[in-house]
Formats: sequence, structure tokens, C-alpha cells
Amino acid sequence: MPEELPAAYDPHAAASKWSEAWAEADVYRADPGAEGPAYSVVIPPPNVTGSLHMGHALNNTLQDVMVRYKRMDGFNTVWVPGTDHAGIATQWVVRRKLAAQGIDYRDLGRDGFVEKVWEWKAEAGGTIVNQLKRLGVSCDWSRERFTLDEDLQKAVAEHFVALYEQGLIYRGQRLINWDPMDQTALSDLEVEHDENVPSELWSFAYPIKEEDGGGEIVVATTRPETMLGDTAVAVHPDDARYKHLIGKTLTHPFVAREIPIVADAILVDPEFGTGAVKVTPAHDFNDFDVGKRHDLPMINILNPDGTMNGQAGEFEGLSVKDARKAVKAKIEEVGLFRGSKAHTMNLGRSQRSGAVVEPYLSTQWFVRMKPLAGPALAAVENGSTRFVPKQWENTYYAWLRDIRDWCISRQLWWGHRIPAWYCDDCDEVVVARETPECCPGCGSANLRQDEDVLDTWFSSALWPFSVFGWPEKTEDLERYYPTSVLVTGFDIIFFWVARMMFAGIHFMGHVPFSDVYIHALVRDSQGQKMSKTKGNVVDPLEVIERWGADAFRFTLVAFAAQGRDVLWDEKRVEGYHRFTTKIWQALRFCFLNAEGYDPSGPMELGPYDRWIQARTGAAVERIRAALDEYRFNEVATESYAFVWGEFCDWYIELSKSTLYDPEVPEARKNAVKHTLFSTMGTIVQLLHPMMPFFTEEVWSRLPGSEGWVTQSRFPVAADFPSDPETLTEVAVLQAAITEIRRIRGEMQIAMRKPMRLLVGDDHLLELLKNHARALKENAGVSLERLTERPNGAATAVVSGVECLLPLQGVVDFEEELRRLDKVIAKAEKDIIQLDKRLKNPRFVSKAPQHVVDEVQGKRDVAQTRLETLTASRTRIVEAMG
RNA sequence: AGGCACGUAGCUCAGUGGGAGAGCACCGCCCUGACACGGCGGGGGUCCGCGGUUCAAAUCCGCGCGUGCCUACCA
Repeated sequence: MPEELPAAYDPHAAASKWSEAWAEADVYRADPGAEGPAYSVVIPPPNVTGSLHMGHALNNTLQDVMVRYKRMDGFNTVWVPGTDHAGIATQWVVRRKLAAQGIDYRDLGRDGFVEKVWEWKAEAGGTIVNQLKRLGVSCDWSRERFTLDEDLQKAVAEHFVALYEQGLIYRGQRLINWDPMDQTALSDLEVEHDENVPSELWSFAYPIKEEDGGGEIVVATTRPETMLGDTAVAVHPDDARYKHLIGKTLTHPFVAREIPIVADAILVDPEFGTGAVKVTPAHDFNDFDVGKRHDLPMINILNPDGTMNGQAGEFEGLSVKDARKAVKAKIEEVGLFRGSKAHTMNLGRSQRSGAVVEPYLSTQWFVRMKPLAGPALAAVENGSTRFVPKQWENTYYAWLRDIRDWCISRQLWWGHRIPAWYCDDCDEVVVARETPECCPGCGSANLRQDEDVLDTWFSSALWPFSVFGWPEKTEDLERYYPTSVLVTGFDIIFFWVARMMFAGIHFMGHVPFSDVYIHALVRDSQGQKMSKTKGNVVDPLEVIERWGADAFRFTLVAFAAQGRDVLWDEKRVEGYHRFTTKIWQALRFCFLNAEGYDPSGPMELGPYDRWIQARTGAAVERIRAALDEYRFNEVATESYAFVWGEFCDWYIELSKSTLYDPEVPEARKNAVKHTLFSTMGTIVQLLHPMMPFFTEEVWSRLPGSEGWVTQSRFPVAADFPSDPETLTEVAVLQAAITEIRRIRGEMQIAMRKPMRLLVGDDHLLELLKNHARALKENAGVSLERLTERPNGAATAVVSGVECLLPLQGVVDFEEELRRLDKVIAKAEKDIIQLDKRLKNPRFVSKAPQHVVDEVQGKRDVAQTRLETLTASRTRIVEAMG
């Protein structure tokens, strides 16, 4: 061996060695001035305080595969990494941390708290970045961004102010989703719905005023406490039961209020419940609309913390839960209770805190979505951006077509402060990029900035261009926007993808990415979503610890079939770890046989060398095609099949017959040695996007390899000459070897027992003669011309030609008889099946000619085979007497 | 309620109109000079069910059953 080759690959040593080397040489730093078409990718920024989970690992591995491939393929490639400030999530984490130290975050005040968050960010923010690095991602770390970086804050301010100036952002009092635990507004998307929550449909009566004829009207509700905020009861205008009551007045039993009975065909389904609906405009989205239609008062009965406020009268101060109990008790006490029945319903909860979300009347900032959604919709419809797999386009369409205005203000301290100021001395609202000195309305200096921050996704929407310096016109922005592909999970198509689309189109005049690759969720092997509460979370770093990043990444790629969830199974990682071992062993083989290798010496390619070259070209083509179409699982399985199934199983084995043959001239041997090394080189190039550390380690040891594999040129199929004749010839050889091995296997004849292969057909004999040594070494047979039929022989049919393996003294004839009966049965079955089609006149007349010919050809082959085998059987029987 | 996926070997999954595939698991033989983390060979499947289109269906269409996910204001 020309140099010391360790017995096994050490993934951890290689990982640290190569990540340091690459970082030191700065090989992944993008240069906008360099040549090549741009290929740019921005990372979906993980939460800055988060840690790497399987979703991140999958997401970033797939991006890295594409980025490394394109970089090797001559593109001017940039992959911008970064992290997200993740408003609610991060605030929540720090709040809890402080609470654990006995500190109430509110005591710190806004500035003090924000300072604590920055401290935490400094401490924890590096975690996920370092974990990503361990995964081996080839990000340009010099371009790392954080969504709260100063220049990104500028971008967000620009975004907000510009939309405001264009009338696309407004401030208004609306019913919004309120999280009483975090005490902040949420967008519709941040509310998750628990399905089929058991509940009760509880009925009570509102007394009709005496002057209006007295009596009562019964309503049903799942939230009795909201009756404190009722300002009407609605019935269907056509409902005969209630028609006469429309316009009558009801007396509220607990608060000094009279409420009307109104007719509303939109809200009321006469079939449901009693057909009469209590209306609480300030605490229910439907009722809010009813309130607007009928100009009803909107009475807010809740405090921000979810307790009842002064409007609730005697119930003030109670939590929703307690108020519900108390209201029910009181209604029963005054005799208005009218029954209850079980009911299941959906319950909205805060995605983050889990608190039951209350529809809540409040003044917030909103983005007017309709004008922005239109172009974002059109861009996908007209193909400017395509989703892979395509089915996700429907999801995207559905949401944008039915979009509602986006509530972007959050009552948090951590995030982008809303660039709006209110004048204390007049009603002026100032929305500005820079802090205004004084009120433009009255000149007062008493300006207060809005206390709230913006929805985190409001800044994420800008990510594909803010990371490149927008709103400044930078060289990066010019060169790398729009980006090439966005790789992300389907769970944030609405949150993020759609919003980047309209922001990109609106501000940059161009979609932010041409492709959106949507990958699946990583689940456990039972198909369950991984979650801490279920305890089925797999930590990617532990997997890397056990098997190395290369095998781990390869597994993720192999699992990433389009449109299917990844059901994690660590056995697969073990399998792909063995794959690296296998390649390592192949490398050892190369070195063990490298003696006398002269890269510049004379070379004469043999058939096996030409064969593996042609096969390599075919593999390159398939792997490139799979990469180009994001068929990641095929990239992995095609590579695996080629390396193991063709290079190791066949080429290396066949090469031995050349290398170990003293008759073969040196030039042929030199060509084999060269082909071994050069094919190893191609293999690690093909595998590099998936297994960066391993391939760099192998590459570094290959004689003649220059530089780093990560900077080498991705293989091109055209560089590998196709050679149909050799392909056919070797295929015949493989068929012969396989056939003989099967006979040996089935008849339990060990390889070390030599056998003779008798071939009568001249053409086949000539062909096989060229491979006599390969036959000897791989099938344990010596080749002879068939002159006289031996007494009792096994029959191998190779490309339609009968070949005999004399069994005299090797095996019991009974064995061969049993084997023959089996293969004869198979041949008969084949013929019956093929005949079924050929004897069908409609098949012969209607199917394309080439298909008919193909079937006929197969039938002929099977027929010959059957006849040969039957004849052999007869002879065996005769030989046995 | 609507929408979208999915249902193929024991397990995890490829396979979108021409005789059912891979990996793992299983069985048999083999420690042959890269590799036993290996080699060679083998068994195993009403392609969820029913109907239809077609010369031909795992593949296209319809209905049904099952599973998962997304969206939705039924009080």
C-alpha cells in the first residue's frame, strides 16, 4: 500500500478534520463576482434558541445535497445561513428560565427583559449553528444573518412603512385571536384546533319583555358565560316559530340591558339547537359579523388575562372557567335553565402556549391581504414558481384564495418594534422609518412609540432578500436574488412560503424562488409524530454520534421520497454505515493491488474496464436526472446500487482475473489499476453531496486526485464512453456466471469443487473463451468444447444456448433431477402466460408491433429453454438407468 | 363538513399502461488473497375490496373500506 490506510473509516475524525480544513480555506464563501450561473439558497432560519431536531436534519441535508451538487457542477453557489428570533417562542423560553430563578420577567421592565433575551441568545444562539455544522452543511457562514440584526431591522421597518404608505397596512379595532396566557394577539395561523372536544350544549331562556307580550326564547350555547356580553338573540327570518318575535325586546337577567331579537339568515340554521342563537359580538367571530350587520353594541367582558371585567357585573374577576360555573348556577337559580345535552366541538388553542384562545375585541395592526394575495397566486398559476411535489400547489392556492387580513401586532417585548408613534398632544399617528423628533401634526415632542412588536413571520417574509442587504441595492442582491430553490416542510407553506411569495413579488418585482421543494415530516417507526411528551424523539446528534454524519445524511436522503413521510428506522443508518465500510474496503483492495501502478504509463483497456466505464456513465446520468428533479431517494438508491451492485460485486471481482493473470501484459494491468482508482474517484464525487466527510477522506487518499472533492467537477456522463458491444458481452458473461452459481447453490456444490462447463455453440464458446479466467474465478468452472454428451450433466441455459456441467463424481443425479423439474415447471408457466396473450387475436392486432414482437421473442426463448431442459432431464434419467 | 395524500413481501418503502421490485428480516452454503459490518444462492406478495375503461391495469376511472394530514364559524 502506497500509504498507511487505516483498517476502517473513522467518521468522527474525518468530520472534524474536513470541516476545519474547509472552514480554514473558506471554500464555501460565495463570490458574486465569480463566474457561473447563480445558484442561491437561503436556509429556513431555525429558532435561534432551538436545538437541532430531525426535521432540521432532513431539511438541511436536502439543501446541502442540492447546494453541493450545483457547486460542483459549476454554478456560482451561495447558501445563506441564519437564525430566527422567533418572538413568542423565545420570549416564552426566557420567561420560564427567569421564573425558574424566581424572577418575574415583568419586574425587569421591557429594556431589562430584552437585554436578558439578548444574553440568552448569545449563550444559546450558537447551539443550533454548531449542530448544523456537525451535520456537515456547506453554508457560507460569512453571510450568516439573524432576523433581528440591525440591517434586517431596517428591512422590516421599510417593509412596514412602505406597506402602510401604500394603504396595505392599517390599524383598527377588530375581533382577533387572543392568547390570555401570553396576553398577546395571534394570527389565525397560530391557532390550532383540537377536534372533537367533549362539551355540552347548554340551553337557557331569555324572558321577553312584558310590553312585547312576555314569554321567553330559548337559546343554546357551549359557552354560557358569554351571555354576559350578549347584545341580541338571532333567529332565522323564515322560521315560523319565531317570525312574530323579530324586533321584540328581551330582558337580560343579570345585567341591566335590554337586547333585541334580530333576524339573520346567515348566522342561523333553524335546524340546529333551538333555532335561536344568542349573539355576543365581542367574543365570537360569527357574532361579530352579525353585530356589524345589525349595528349591535359590542361588549367586551374580558380582561386581557382572561378574567371577567367590570362588564360582567357580579362575576367580575372570575376566570372564564369559574364564570361559566357561576353563570350556570345563577341561571338555574332564577329558573331559566332549559336543559343540556352532550356535544362535541372544536377548541382553538394557542400553538405556542396551549391556552384556549379567546376571540377578543382589540385594536391591532393588520395587513390587507387581498391585493397582495392575487399576484402571489398568479405567480404559481403561471409557473413562475413551481412546487415539488406539485400537489402542494393546491394547498397554497386554497389558502390564498380565501385569505383574510393578517393581524401582525403582538403584545410582546421580544421582536421588531412597530415603527409607529402616537402623539400625546393630538391624535396624530406617525409611521416612519426613523424615530421622529416631533409630531408632524402639532409639533409636540411628546411621541410614544407603539409598545407592540411584529409577528415574527412579518420579518421572515423578507428573508430571501433581506439577507442579501435589501433595501440597499447590493451586489449580492443583484447576483443572488431570486433564489433557486426553497426547501422546507409543508407545515409552513402558509406561515412562510406564501408570505415570502407576496413580499418578494411586491418589493422585488420577482418571485423569491423558482422552485419550492416540500419535504415530509420525520416520524417514528410507528408513524407517530415525534414529540417530547410522547418520548419518541430521536436526537440527530446522537445518531451522528453512533454512526457518523455521512451515514446519517445518506439515510435521510434515501428516505426522502416525494410526498411521503419519513418513518425513522435506525437500522437503515446501520445499513448505510456498512455502505461506507464497503467502499472503504474497496479502497483497500485498490491499494493492495496498486503495486506497479503508473498513471502515466502505457494502458490498454480490457473489456471489464470498458464495461465499468460505460456503466459509470449510465449511473451518472441516472443520478443527475434524479438530482435535477429532487428525487432524493433515487439519488441514494441509484448510487448505492451502482457502487455495491456493479462496482464492488462485478468490476472488482472481474478485475482480479486480469490482475492475477501472469499471462496478461502490464499495460492491461495498469489500465485496471487506473480504472479502479478513477472509478473510485467518480464514486466519491457522486456521493459527495450526500456524504461530504467520507468522500473527502477517500478522495484525499486517491492517487492522482487533485484538490478537494468538494471543489471538484461533478461527473458528466459524456466523459464515460458508452460501449454497447462490451455491455452485451459482459452481460452474457454475467448471465453465465449467475446461472452456474445458481446451479451450485441449489445443488449444494461448493465453489471449491471444480466443474467443467461444456459449450457446443461456437459463437458462445468464442465469447466465453475470452473470459475463461473470470469464469474460473467467479463460477469455479473450466471451459471446454462440447464434443460428446457426458453421462449425466446439469444444464445451464445461457442466452438461449445449452451448456452442460458434468455431474459425474460431483453430485447425486437425484439433486439435478429435482432442480430440473423446478426450472422446467417455471418455463412451462412462462410459456402458458405468454401464450395467453399471443393467442388473443385482439392483442396481436391491437397492441403495438414492438410489444407483440417482444412477447413473441420471449416466447421463443422460453420454448428453446424448455426443450433444452426437457432433453437434459431425459438424459439424466437415462444416465441413472 | 370539505380537501389532499396514502393502502404493494414479515417490516420500511420504490415502482403512473406491457410478464411484481429494493433494503432490512428469514432460510441454505461459504472465514476464496478488499470486506463475515462480508460473499454466493434461495423462499416469500388475491399489489385494501368491488366494478369499469383497455388487446393489456399495481398503474387510468367510479364506488366502498381503512389510515394520516390540512382547511372550516355550525351556536
